[in-house]
Amino acid sequence: MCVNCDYRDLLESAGLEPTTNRVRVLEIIGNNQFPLTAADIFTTVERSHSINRVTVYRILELLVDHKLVERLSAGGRAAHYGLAPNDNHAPHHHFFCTRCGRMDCLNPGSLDLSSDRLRKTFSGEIERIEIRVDGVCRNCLKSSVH
Amino acid sequence: MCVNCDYRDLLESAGLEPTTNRVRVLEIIGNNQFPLTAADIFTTVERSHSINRVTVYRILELLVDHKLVERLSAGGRAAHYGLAPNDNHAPHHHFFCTRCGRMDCLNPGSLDLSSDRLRKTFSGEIERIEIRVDGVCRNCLKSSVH
DNA sequence: TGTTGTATGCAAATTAGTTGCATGTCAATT
DNA sequence: AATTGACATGCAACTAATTTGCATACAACA
Repeated sequence: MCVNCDYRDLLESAGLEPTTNRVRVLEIIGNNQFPLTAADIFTTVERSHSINRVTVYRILELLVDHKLVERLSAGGRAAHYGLAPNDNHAPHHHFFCTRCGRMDCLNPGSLDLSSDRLRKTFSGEIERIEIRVDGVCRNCLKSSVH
Repeated sequence: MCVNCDYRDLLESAGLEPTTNRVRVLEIIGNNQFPLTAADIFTTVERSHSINRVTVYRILELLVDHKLVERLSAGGRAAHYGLAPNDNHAPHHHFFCTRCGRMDCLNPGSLDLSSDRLRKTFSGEIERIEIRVDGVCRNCLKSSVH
């Protein structure tokens, strides 16, 4: 949840028209405390304003391409989308609960990756490193005890 | 590629019947130097023996559940399957080329992750940590220069 | 011999995402 | 004002990856 982000601004400073659909999609992603699937985002927008599924996918692709949003792969099939690191959002990694299928953000700094050795020796070009912790979330652990 | 693994043995010591289909699937995964998709595995088996697509999926699920094989997520596309760490296979992470869609294994130890801080503070249960490096592989870099 | 469990096959369904093409909208150009 | 072009969106159909339901086959067991 981000009180500091002006999503219209974010779009404009990325060189994108801040259309109502784009602002809505970006707001939903930004105001949520954990990453959402395209389907989640679609139904959330739909609750208040009509929008097409395809439009959501296209907006998500645009936002990812312009690095406003990060596409995260979950253990399952659907990609999840979260706000990309920016002035108000420190980079962080994610947790995926294999029981309930929900993703969560880990505290920035709770994982420490050093990729120096790889960067020195790797012959390709590195664009991004994604770390996903899989397991069972607190809620699911609780509800399995009875 | 593993000369040291007896796949029939691996299956049996996991408590699984070493059926010909299972041995074939596991062999293909184990003999390949990079992780493969279900479709790759299916076509490879098919080249010499008839098998059903669904059987491949079911065997893969079984092998993953019994921790003989690891399911790796590749940026939203098809899952890739590689041999799980065992006596002959040090744990390692993977590279995904966003250009050609191929996965590759990174040298064990080329990435160093310390998860102590997370493990101390995280309230859920951690089962697995997957790290994927995305970028452009050497081959694709080469072929884009002309 | 009958029954039960496990492995596989086949067809159809489902899920997640993509493509092609039509329409609307707005701004710049004639 | 009419014309053009660039986007943004919508709709229908499509594809890819996987899953489900149900049938069969075979082996072990009662």
